[in-house]
Amino acid sequence: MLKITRKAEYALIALRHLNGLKDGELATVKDISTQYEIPQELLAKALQQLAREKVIDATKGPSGGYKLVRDPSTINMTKFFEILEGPMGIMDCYFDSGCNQLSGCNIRTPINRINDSIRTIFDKMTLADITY
Amino acid sequence: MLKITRKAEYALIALRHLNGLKDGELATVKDISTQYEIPQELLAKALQQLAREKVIDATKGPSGGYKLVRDPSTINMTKFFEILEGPMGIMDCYFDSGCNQLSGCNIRTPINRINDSIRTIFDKMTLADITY
DNA sequence: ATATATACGACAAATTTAGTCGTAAATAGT
DNA sequence: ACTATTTACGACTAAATTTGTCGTATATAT
Repeated sequence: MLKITRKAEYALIALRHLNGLKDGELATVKDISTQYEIPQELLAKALQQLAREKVIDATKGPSGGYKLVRDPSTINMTKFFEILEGPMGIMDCYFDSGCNQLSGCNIRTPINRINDSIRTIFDKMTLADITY
Repeated sequence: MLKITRKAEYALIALRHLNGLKDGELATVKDISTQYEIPQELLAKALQQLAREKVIDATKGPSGGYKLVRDPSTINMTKFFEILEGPMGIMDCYFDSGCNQLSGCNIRTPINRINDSIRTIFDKMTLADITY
């Protein structure tokens, strides 16, 4: 339970890799996917999502690739996971208020407390923490 | 992301319901599933799992049903979720050491730190906290 | 031009979760 | 003893999600 997706896992590996690059150096999807034995297309999608949200920077064409532009300590893990997996919450009712299903739901309040606790962990955690 | 299953959600609702019963009172699966509009068979399975692990107590036959036997503050949420959903960890490598996949995995250590943080939340939380 | 790289949507396969069904076993009430 | 009720449990199907692939477009360095 409480697992993250492989896409997020792959992205995390890639981010950490990008973080280790020398100044001005780029890494291509191919580089990363072969080095860590990750399916190339899936990783590509993850990095595209991160690039769209300006978490990383993409350069097209030969000698192109990805690099980090922001300070790792400003890359928040809640944001990171939400870019790749959507809203973070152990139950949908945390963000989706619809929930017709359980008319007399008796656990919404405690569930929200749990959610807040988990969010807090990821809020306080940045890529810098993932890098050691 | 980080969602719990519906089975666990249903079980949590049921536990909280059982916790609200008067002394000596029992609740049947049918009671609970109709009151909260939960699929009966799925809830039944969840409660059977919890009964097997002595988290709740089952009585068969007419006028049978389930009740809590243990003090809610002794019913740990990590245990609860692991009974219903198996080992708790955001990545499999936390408990399954096999992981041939990522030979040069660069994120195992930070991932384990995240896992530990999440576990700590659930370790410290009991059914008593879910009940307010 | 060409080769390389990202961008991205559509699709297919695999896995997981959710929900159903049938049957057995225990037991209270008659 | 019979019946209705309730838990126990495995097998199965359906739905949803995740994982992975493919085709095509776009940018760009050489």
